[in-house]
Amino acid sequence: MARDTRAQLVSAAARLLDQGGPAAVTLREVGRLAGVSHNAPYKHFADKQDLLAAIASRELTRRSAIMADAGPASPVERLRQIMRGYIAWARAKPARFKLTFGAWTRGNDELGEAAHLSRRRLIDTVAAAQAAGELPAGDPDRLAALFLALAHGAADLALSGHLSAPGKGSADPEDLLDDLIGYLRGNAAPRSGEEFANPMTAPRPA
Amino acid sequence: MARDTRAQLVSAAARLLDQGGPAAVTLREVGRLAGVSHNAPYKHFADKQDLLAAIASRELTRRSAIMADAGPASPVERLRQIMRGYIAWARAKPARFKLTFGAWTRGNDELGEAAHLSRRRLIDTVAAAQAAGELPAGDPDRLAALFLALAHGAADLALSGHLSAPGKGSADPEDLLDDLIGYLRGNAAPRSGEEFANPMTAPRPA
DNA sequence: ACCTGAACACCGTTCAAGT
DNA sequence: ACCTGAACACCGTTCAAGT
Repeated sequence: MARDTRAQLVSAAARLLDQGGPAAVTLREVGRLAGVSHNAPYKHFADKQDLLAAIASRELTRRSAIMADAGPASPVERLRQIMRGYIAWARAKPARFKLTFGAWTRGNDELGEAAHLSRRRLIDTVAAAQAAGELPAGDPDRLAALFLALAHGAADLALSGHLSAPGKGSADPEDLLDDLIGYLRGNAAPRSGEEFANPMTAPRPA
Repeated sequence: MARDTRAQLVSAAARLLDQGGPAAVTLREVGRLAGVSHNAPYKHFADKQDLLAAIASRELTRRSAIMADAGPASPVERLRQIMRGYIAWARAKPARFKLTFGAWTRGNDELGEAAHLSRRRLIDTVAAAQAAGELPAGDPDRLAALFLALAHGAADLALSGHLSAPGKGSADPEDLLDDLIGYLRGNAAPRSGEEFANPMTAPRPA
């Protein structure tokens, strides 16, 4: 019962967040949607910040689960897929995206755990691509951070309309991701027999 | 007198923003700091959103002015300098940085103008680096967007603590910027006599 | 043209009770 | 252990006046 109320509160808050941003997440409306009084949330969360943090935590947990669903493609294509998913998420749920990467004054262990799991998945995929000779060698943490920073920045700038000039619509986040992968492939030491032509038709390890 | 009041209101609002984020920018406190009543701002701005937009606009205008001060370094080093300045700005004034790239429902021509000028400066520098053979050829708008997205994403993730794992502090935004430039240099078609060794000692066009 | 003071509706948070 | 209703302080915004 209690756990159910808590989950319903988070769900209601996320819905309000999607509709009108953090300002639309009023504890009164959250309570109403969840069928409780306007200050019942205080029995489950310290304050409004804590409720918002719970949304971010749930979001990160869900995303790390989605990242596990990468298909049987080559490592670098799995990486492209993960990053495209990240960008698509930002476009579909901009308010959740912004919230998740807002500054968290409070520590919130749950949120830190979820973030760590997501990062781990990403780094592993990058390392696999390096091992396959699809990406240049080097610290996989560092290269993963490069990918994440590019995808995050492209998505965030696209949301605020600052990525490309109003007239030209040529620079989509996905395009920039493809560009980066292309440049990095040019720097990778190809393993014997690999050509790096079209990424979609490139040979893949079994 | 009127223009002076307006400027003072923006200045006071920016100060409050730095101290405690958008929530700390209350019209009552803004008025108090500017020496006017708590609703005098409504004679200069349509509402609170409009006042915040004025801060963002002022910020973009200032930044495009700073970008003009690039020294006599080679194009690619000027580009590195511009991007480092961008990252340093985000770190020094995180609230202004976040606000400037928040979603602007209203059009706000002044803000669009300032953004366009900044982008123009960046694209020109990228094009110059391409012409000097320091960066790979291609649409300079697209390559400029790649740099901007990386710097923006790295800075934003660093602010929220999501760039690198809590333990390792090795992935600074500046490091990722240097990494990207390094990878791109590897793909540039060097002009005769240029070696691309240490960027700081690389030959520069007169 | 610019500013003030009072007023309204709304929100986060607290508190004393209730089961 | 979880929830409710009343209450408080605060904020954005509006309005009727003032110069």
